[in-house]
Amino acid sequence: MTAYKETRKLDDKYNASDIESRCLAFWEKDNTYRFDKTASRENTYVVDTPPPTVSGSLHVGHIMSYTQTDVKVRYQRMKGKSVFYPIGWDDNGLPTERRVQNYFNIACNPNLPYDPNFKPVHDPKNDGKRVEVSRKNFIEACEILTTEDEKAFEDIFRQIGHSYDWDLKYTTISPLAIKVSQDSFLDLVEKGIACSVEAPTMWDVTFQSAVAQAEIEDREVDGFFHDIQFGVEGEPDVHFTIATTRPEFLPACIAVVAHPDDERYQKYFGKKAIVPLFDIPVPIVPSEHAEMDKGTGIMMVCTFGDAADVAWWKQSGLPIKQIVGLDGRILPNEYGVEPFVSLNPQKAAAYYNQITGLKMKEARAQIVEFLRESGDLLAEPKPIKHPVKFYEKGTLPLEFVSSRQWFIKILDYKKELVDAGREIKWFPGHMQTRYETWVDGLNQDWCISRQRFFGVPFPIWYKLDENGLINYNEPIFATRDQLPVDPMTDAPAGYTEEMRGKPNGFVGEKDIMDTWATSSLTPQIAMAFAPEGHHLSLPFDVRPQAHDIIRTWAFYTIMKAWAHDKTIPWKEAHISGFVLDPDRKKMSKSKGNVVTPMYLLEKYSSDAVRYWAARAKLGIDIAFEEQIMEQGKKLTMKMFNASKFVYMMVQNAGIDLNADYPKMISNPLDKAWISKLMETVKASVKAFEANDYSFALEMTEKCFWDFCDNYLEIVKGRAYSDDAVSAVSSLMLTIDTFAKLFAPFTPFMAEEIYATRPWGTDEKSVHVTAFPAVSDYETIAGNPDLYDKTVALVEMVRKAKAEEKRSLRTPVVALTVSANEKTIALLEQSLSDIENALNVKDHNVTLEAHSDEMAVTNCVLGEDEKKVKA
RNA sequence: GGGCGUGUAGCUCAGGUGGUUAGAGCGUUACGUUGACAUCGUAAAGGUCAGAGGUUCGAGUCCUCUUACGCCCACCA
Repeated sequence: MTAYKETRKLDDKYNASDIESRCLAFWEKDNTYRFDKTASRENTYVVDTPPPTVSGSLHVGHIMSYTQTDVKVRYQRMKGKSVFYPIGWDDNGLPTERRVQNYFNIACNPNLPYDPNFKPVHDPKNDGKRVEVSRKNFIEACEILTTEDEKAFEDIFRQIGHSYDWDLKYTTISPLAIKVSQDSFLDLVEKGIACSVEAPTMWDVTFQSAVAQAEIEDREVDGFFHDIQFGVEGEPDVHFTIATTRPEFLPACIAVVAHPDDERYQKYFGKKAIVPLFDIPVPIVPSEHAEMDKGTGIMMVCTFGDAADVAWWKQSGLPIKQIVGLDGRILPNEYGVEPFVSLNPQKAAAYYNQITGLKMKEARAQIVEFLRESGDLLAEPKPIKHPVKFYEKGTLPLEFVSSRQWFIKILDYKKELVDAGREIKWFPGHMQTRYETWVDGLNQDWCISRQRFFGVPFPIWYKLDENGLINYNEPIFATRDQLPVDPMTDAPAGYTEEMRGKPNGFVGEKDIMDTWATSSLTPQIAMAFAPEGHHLSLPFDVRPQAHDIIRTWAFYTIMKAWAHDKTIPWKEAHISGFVLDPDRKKMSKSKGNVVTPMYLLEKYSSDAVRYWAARAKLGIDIAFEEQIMEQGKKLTMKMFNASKFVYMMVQNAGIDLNADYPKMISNPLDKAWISKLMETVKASVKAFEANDYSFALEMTEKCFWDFCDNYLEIVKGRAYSDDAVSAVSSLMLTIDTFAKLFAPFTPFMAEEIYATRPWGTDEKSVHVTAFPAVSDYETIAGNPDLYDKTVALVEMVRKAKAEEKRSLRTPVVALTVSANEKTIALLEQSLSDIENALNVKDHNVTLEAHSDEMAVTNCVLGEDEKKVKA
């Protein structure tokens, strides 16, 4: 007896929660989902599971997409594959930092010393007056909270029956993951793909960190066009009108450009324009960058108002005038703009000093005021709505700030990365287009350094010269055997900790890596966490993920696999859709329309929620609808009751429970039913092989309701008779089959049914049995037409009874059916079952071979038996 | 501006090699309680398959155009 059977009472009423705890205990004890490391790579199904970001609570969207993956994985397992199905938590990075700040009401100040006595406590008031703590204390707080959050995530994933091997659990901030990530970085440095550059970078002034192209988004914001008058050096009567949305950048203007073909400005090329207020002479340069028909056709280039300015500056060879600080405020002029190359330095400095220290928006208002006073503002600013780049998590527009950052050169390899994407099979196929669009549109290398705290550190130190100044040009890289390292606490080879920060000593790199620099290595990390002696290798079989992170997770993972090993990370990418709220709007915390999953699992059962998830097709956004879960609940309950009914009939029939029951199916109607079942097996296998799990579910469910409503109703009379063997054997095979067909979708109920069968000697979980194959049924299957015609006739008489508003048990005194000879011949084979199902008295059925179309030509209903008794 | 996707019953969605009368669940209505199942069953009503043209013996399905919505990318003086 299995552990499962010992704990079950056969006459139990359906109780989802009992079944779930029985199954979870059984699977755990049985090691049902353990990865078999001895299996060959060809015989292993390898999944690159998304490690969810641990920052708060799971979303129903997670439940949907992760369950869809679990369904496919369970099918592969039943096909006999060893399954490598790890789970990880993505716990490094900004989302975690933000949650920790709010939860404990603390902020990281890297200049503070470590306080070993500091214990973070949850502070719900979150008044914004945060306690400042050291970097190490902050990281400890992150670890405390992520551990708590990860527990909550694990509880939900276990409860919903995802078949991960929990022994393979990893976290992206763990030492082993850090090692993999640092190793990847060093490899890319060696290959010349990663390098550090002092360059203008997109900068979020709130988080005070560089960000990458993948993390930015455009937002439509209110702004103003300002028509500003520029002069021309040596030509006091000539003025240009330049329109700009960012007049605060006037002191950072480095040139004025017009299109080379623009006749209005051709004669001024080579001359200098005079920036108003600051009287800075800047070259007037021809450039394709300017469009003749846009505005006045002439524009100013500043360092840096936008990405176009950066691009233009790069090829211009002109020096930067940096006026924006890392905090998003105007720098004092000794930084970027001093000395003013002004025709009137005192006047320029006077204006500039009045905007120093202001936020960009304040500086803009101030400059507009000055322009208005000086008469250089030619018209009142015109309000416009225009798209502005923001960090996706930020609240203020991005600035372009020059700083030293580590980059991964992706622009050089766009073609290779598009080609790599083409080697991967995308489901649905159009998601590949989305990938290619993203790669084609890349215009910046991947900036991987972040000026944050909780993340993977760079394995780098810098030498200090005799004056204690940092030499960035010759970083000291960690050696591979040193990894993982934290350069802020570990010393490089050949140095001692005492030399940190001292002249001729060293300093550690303070920055950490972009969280995607690590997340893009989930296949490599998962392999690092796999038991020794495994036969795993790239490419994995599948990457399941949502479409919003094609530009990040999918792209970066493909990039890393290509850069490291010139391979693709996975053979297939399965892209799931989103769960939208019932009004088809995206769910988000700020809208308060997020549905939390635990409540649903309790209300509808894990199987029911899984049913809802599996109903949604890959890549299709669905509206959240609890009624589907209700439907799933009804389905599983029906499975429970139908199987219980069959078990009762099996026990009542008193047949040999160890017999080879499929061979005992001999009745033509039973064989006909098995052929219907076989059709469903065929459709289901075909659908699964095409990753179309939802179609497999649909076909299985349809067949199951047909079974309950028709076959079971029609044969139950015979199953209770002396002639029960064929019918009961057929019911046993049917229950076995449904348990397996439903197993990927409703694993709890499937296990319940399979484990508690009164027959069979299999003590294994249903989840490691073989998925039904057509060949299992071929020798048993009969003529499906017999089943279809029988059901059709039964339905006709049921309908006749319903139209008379009579009970379905109402006896039929006489029945005449007209059909063609072939149909008559079929119906004769199932006639006694039909009579039984319809409660026909005295075998009074006449089959007439008259018409081609089957029809009931006479149906005489008797008195309701109950009424007669009364 | 370029691209991708979607438009089928009141609602949420299937429709799988173009083939009888277009399906399911929910909702509505009527009836029934049948050897497991009231967290049930049987049935009815409800559709110019977004619109127009085309290919075909035959189109919800293939092609073209139009239209509405959603998303992605780009532009951003």
